[in-house]
Amino acid sequence: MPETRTPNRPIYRQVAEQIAEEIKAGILPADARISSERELAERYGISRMTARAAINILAQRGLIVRRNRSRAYVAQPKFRFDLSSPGGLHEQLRKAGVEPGAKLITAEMLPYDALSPKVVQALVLDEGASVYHIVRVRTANGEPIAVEDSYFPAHLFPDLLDFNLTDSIYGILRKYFAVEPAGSVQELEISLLDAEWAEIMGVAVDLPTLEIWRQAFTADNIPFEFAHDIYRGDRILFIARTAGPESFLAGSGQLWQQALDNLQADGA
Amino acid sequence: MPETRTPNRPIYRQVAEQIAEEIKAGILPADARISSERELAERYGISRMTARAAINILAQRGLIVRRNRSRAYVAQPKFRFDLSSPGGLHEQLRKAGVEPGAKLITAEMLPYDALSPKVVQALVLDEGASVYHIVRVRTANGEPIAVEDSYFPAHLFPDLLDFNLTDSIYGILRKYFAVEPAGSVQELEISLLDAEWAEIMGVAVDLPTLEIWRQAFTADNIPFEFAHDIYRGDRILFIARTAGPESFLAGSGQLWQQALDNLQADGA
DNA sequence: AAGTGGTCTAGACCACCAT
DNA sequence: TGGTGGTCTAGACCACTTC
Repeated sequence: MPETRTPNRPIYRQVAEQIAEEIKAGILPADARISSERELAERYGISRMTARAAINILAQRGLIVRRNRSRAYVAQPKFRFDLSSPGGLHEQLRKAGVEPGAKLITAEMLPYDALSPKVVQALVLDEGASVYHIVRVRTANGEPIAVEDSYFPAHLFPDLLDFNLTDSIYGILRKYFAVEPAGSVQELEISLLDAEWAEIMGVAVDLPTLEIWRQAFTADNIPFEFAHDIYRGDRILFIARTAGPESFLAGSGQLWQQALDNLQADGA
Repeated sequence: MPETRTPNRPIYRQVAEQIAEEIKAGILPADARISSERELAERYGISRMTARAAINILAQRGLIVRRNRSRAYVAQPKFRFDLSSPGGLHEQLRKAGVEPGAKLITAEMLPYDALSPKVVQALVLDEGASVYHIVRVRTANGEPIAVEDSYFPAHLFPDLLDFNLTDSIYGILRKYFAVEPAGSVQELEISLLDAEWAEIMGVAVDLPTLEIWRQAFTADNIPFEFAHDIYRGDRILFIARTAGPESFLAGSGQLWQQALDNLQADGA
């Protein structure tokens, strides 16, 4: 019976904190394999269920990543995604030196009759108008980080499905349809990844996520996209800017970045 | 041994789904008390640990709320908060017919030497400048929904601490200091509520949250606030707008709202 | 005083994965 | 084939809430 670290705090939380400290201190570097639940149980003299509870906390907090039903590994730093940037996820990842990817799950044209009212309303569709429905799993350096469930008015983007839909869709819209995303209204919700999406993404169920419903507009205020995105909260850090001249914000961004780096260094 | 509902899906998840359906169907209305873990265990012929796992899922998903160490109750609908609106949380809640409140945790003046580099950088402080440090728990209809940990340059807001800091701080800045929030840069992170903040807020640990680091600017691009906010993800729905003329967005907002109501009705 | 949630144990079986 | 995570059990003790 090894003595427990601090009193009055549950054991599973103490164990989680200890592992978290080892990760922050670099003793367990990124991609290092975490001890198995049974090993942890023996090492700390606790039951496996208690060790498992500790691991669960770390996984939900994004400090470790479970791959399939296999062991857990120390997570790489989170990816950054600017919600208010006109550039899509694909372009932002590439600029950051990350290899973006997409796995096409669904690509279909839906006739007007098959559309739910929310799509019709969000895209302000005329009677009879059909839409393209595209579902993709987005990856960063091969790791699944999001799913996008998007709808585009077919009359705006003829033959959209013939393009390579694993590329940046916003890039396609720009290059071939001269559509420039100019604004959006988004609704954000913190949620847990449900079993169906978890399976599609190939990641663990119940991961905390940022769920976004987005209506995107052209400069002429034509809604050209309605999307339902789910981003892994354990793997992504989000940026958002409101108002303010872009030039200034670009400058302050660096300062901001510095400040946050210091935050990290403090070890919050 | 009562037969299990559907095959191949863990029991605790089936029980959670069943309770979730009862909530969505209105059989369990808002504020209704959920059966105790032992009652559920007996009713479904499962162990208490399994029943507890089901309850945990519902709590993290925001369908039920635990009060202290007491029983769980069906949650009220989530509050809405527009991240890109210049109006603060206080004003937005009031407009929505919700009673906003704040509990002052800390109100102090910090000398320059006591400041962390991140505060100095974010507020672009001159050597020797001091700041006001204010920590508040924000409530909606008496329910704790967020904590705000904010820093204001003292030279911009002399005697700020003498005001009633349970009112809207942005309101105070407007009325008495003629400072109009004009823009912000925010960094958002999905996280789980840690034990310290959970205790300060008086809610359960490990609730999914939206954590925000914010640098707010005046129309003259003077950073007047640096804040670290933590919002309960299980109780708040967030809105964000990027670009686009306000008039148009105001109009489309209603359409958007309708679309989301339909989404809810679909029972996602 | 009784009931409740929070924690913890020492087992168990299974499906899946790597070897 | 052996180890692993995922699930589940039938208990237990404690602190706290509720009555």
